[in-house]
Amino acid sequence: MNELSTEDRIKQAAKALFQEKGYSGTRTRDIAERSGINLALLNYYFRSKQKLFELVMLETIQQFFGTLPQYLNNPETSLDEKIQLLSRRYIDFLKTEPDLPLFILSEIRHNASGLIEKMNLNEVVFKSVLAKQYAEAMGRTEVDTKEIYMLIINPLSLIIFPFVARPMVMALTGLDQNGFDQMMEQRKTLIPIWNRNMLNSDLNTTSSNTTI
Amino acid sequence: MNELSTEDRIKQAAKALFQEKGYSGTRTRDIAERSGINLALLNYYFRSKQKLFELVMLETIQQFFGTLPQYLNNPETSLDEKIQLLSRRYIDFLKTEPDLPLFILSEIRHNASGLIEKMNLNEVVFKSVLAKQYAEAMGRTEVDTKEIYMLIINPLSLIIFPFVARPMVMALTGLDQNGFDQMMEQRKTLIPIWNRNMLNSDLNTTSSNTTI
DNA sequence: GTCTATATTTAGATAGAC
DNA sequence: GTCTATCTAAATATAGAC
Repeated sequence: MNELSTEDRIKQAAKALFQEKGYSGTRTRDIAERSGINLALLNYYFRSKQKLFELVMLETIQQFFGTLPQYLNNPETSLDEKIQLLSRRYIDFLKTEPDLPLFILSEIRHNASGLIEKMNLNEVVFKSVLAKQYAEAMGRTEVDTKEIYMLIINPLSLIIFPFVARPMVMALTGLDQNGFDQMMEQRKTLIPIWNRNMLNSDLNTTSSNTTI
Repeated sequence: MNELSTEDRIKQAAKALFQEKGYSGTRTRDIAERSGINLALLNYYFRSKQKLFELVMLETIQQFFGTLPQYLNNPETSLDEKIQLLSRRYIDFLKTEPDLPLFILSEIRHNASGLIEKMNLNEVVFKSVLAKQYAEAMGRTEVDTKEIYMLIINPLSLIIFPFVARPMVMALTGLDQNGFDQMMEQRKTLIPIWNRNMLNSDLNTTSSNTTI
């Protein structure tokens, strides 16, 4: 069945524990125990806790951001379809890995600063097909960079934040794990709709009168 | 000038370091050093690192959530004004304490689970004036609880997430600290507008055709 | 490659003088 | 209340046998 090499078993156990307890909260002994191997082997393969962590972290970041460019750069899909796809795929993914965002965000701050810079997401976003399509939709060739931030930060906020704040959201709403998942399922279709409306409302700087 | 008692100096230093490095990443020696006192005194006043942490954490949670009820329950303000006020005040607050949300979210998960439950935010939200005003606006006496979640989770997502993901957002956008603050300043007025439109779009379940 | 045993370092907590 | 010195425990890392 699970014919993983020793090296991979250690990496897998490390990934789980680092995510659960963070870098400093994780003991190498626990990683060894969960891998079903001895502590000495961990150092044999990875030299140190720090090195092991960096490896795991790099893979995790790539797992998280690796798919982003392909969503943003598909010339076959419209601007709106891109947001739909982004919502669906990221929510599906995060339902299987709900602790990933909080892990990445807090460990980047504490133990892996610099990793994000190296990926230069900046270019990835601004040179994307998404950015071009936005400019076209607005009827301009050049678009204020600030508008592009919103275009990407707002959907990501609405997708990721509930996972980051899951314990808080569950306490706030009284939902159990199942109810939480259902809520996120609904958001797959709601977020793109909201996003369209947010973009439209930015067009009419006249902040518009509404029913509520 | 800064005539704090020794006890308060320790607490203040602890707060700063716990926020910066998390519970397990913080050494009591560092807290002592930053307080300008000796390690032994820390234990004299607070008995243990754990006890000191719990105290600091409790105060931090109250600082963060303590103001929420007064925003949600003011009978003088409309639904929309409540969201406006919430956005303005929380963004102002978070500009002075940008690391607070990530700290709370990650430490609650690791070292302070149960603290949130004790505050039963659930009741605070559902019995709020805000919830009543929402029901009225919808022309109903009873409203599906799911709608209330959205009413509160969405603005909070849009307000808090950029702070939680600040390193990522700054890398993504290329903004410096100053530019980031300006972006958040703009969001004070944008978020309430977006929120109005999100609520309206939920009314027409016909997901509506729009310009983009 | 894998283990047991051990060295080394680090960090929390306390004893006891002042 | 505050300090120096020290104890104790925990956790990382390595030596050396198999």
